[in-house]
Amino acid sequence: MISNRQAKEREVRKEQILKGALKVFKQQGIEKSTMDEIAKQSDFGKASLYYYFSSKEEIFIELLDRGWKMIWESIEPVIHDRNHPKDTFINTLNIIGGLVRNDPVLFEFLFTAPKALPANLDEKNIEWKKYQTKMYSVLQSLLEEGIAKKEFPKMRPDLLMRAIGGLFHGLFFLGNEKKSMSRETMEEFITTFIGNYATS
Amino acid sequence: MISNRQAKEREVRKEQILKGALKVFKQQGIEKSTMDEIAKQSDFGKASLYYYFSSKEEIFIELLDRGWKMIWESIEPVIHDRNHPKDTFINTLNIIGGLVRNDPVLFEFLFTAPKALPANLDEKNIEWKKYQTKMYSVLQSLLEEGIAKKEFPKMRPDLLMRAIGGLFHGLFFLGNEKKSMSRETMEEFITTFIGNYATS
DNA sequence: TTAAAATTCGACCCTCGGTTCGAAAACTAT
DNA sequence: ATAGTTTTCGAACCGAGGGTCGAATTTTAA
Repeated sequence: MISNRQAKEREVRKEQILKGALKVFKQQGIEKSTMDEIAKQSDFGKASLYYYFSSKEEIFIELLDRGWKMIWESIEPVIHDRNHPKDTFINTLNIIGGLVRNDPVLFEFLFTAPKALPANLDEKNIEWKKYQTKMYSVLQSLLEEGIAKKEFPKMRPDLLMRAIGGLFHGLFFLGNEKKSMSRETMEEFITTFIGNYATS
Repeated sequence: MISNRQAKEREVRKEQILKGALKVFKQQGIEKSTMDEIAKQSDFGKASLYYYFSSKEEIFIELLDRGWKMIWESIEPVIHDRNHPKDTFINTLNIIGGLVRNDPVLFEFLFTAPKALPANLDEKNIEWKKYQTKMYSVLQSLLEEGIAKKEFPKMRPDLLMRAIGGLFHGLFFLGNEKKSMSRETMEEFITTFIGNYATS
């Protein structure tokens, strides 16, 4: 029998472990994230981790699940305005940018881990991927519509997407400057780069 | 006493091993590239690998060294024309593109491995990094000059670099199409994306 | 032909890191 | 108090993979 409070405490401890895992990821990179280290960082014995998670992989998958779900739920409300693809596109990026600013390490992980993790397409490994896929399709279709309306340069959307991805990543993870990037600044960058095509 | 021909055969065998390592990298990714597997792919016993290389790391470092050196020597001749930054820039990218086309797996490795490898800043790990650094500085300074001459959009060069990096990567490693990308096509992409700013 | 040098590799060693075991401690409910 | 139930973790297990050893085989040079 598990009381309500018990369940809540249990959840808190899971979060403590996840936070520890992220701390290790930040310091050591994903490859050197060992269970020993995670245990140390989250103040548990190594064996205790297995009371909350069935494997090391599950820890990281759970991070991905929670993270991508959060992203999706944050952008979901704004993506339905299809009248102004470019605006919608920028709004979406802005929201994500806000999230990133809030917890850069988490997002570094969310954007990095998928490539680095063993490409298990297991049953479990699917949850977060669903959200990721949805997000990418939304962005890509916005690009397509934007291209059609000449708000973006005429170019294969997947490539444009790539480039913007590179730009976005640079914007948030490269700036040696820790000062949070304002909506205006970001909008200016994006617009400078991909905007102004309708008017040229 | 090592005869000339002997040295040459030795070199051939080293290349055989390096090729094997690359084959494994292609199939398994860098993480799962084990010595056993490399041995199998290059038709040697595992122990023999250590007759030619002192460690697993050295194998990959040697791949990086040779690769980046080749890149540098290929672009070195054209980078000195500073009168037309944009043209020089595109020429440079084109040369690299040609190399990539020739051996995509090698270049996937050259562009991927640095991030994935243990960040040993040992004495040895420096050789290839020198070339990589030189290349990036050249490209970046070309961007700076291009921005000054309004051949590129006004933007922080490091970010522009990032975006172009993303685009470039997409251009060569994402296209589901195996057909080699012609100079013209590539030039068109780049120009569409970052050009035409002087005239607008 | 033959001694030295170069090459090959099977078998072994050893560490690292994920995972499991089992027993103790802490907590809950009656 | 006491019998569960939940939580904790030290210690041990174990497989994977990098690296070593020494003896056998091949090649070279005189």
